[in-house]
Amino acid sequence: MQYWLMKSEPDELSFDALMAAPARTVPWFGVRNYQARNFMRDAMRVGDGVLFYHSSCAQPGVAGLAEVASAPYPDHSQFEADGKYADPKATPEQPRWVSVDVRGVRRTRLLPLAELRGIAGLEEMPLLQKGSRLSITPVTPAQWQIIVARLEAR
DNA sequence: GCCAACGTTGGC
DNA sequence: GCCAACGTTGGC
Repeated sequence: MQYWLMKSEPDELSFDALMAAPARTVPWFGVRNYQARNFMRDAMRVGDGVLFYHSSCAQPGVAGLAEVASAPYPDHSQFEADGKYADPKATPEQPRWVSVDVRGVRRTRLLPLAELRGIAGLEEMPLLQKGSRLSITPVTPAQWQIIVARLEAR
């Protein structure tokens, strides 16, 4: 069992929108960074815990808990020729990008980025490193426990 | 809107 | 293979 932090722009997909989706599950498409892709392709397992993070918005922070709900599969959006995620170099025979399904588990209070920065034990989180932009990053079990404990404390 | 940081592209 | 230019991310 591993843990992850996955960023979503709430204008695209908020945590509430995830919980409102059929089976509280959506395909995670549009990742166009190789490191993030490789995490999905090589390391994620069904049942892994996910911190659902709202980025590029007024209140960036962790908005809920989710889980990985499928094995990796080709990201359909890479083949949609007129879509914003189209990749002309990808073919169904040789896909470049993958998706996994993500299922919402439970909404939490919004745990703001500024608060995360102040919590002891989270200093090593990639999210908090200067210049870090990766949309999918691993979370250690210790970091996960600290964050979940903090969410339950108030 | 600004801008620092980063990843990708493409000429050489 | 180098590296400058460019585009994107994402907090503020």
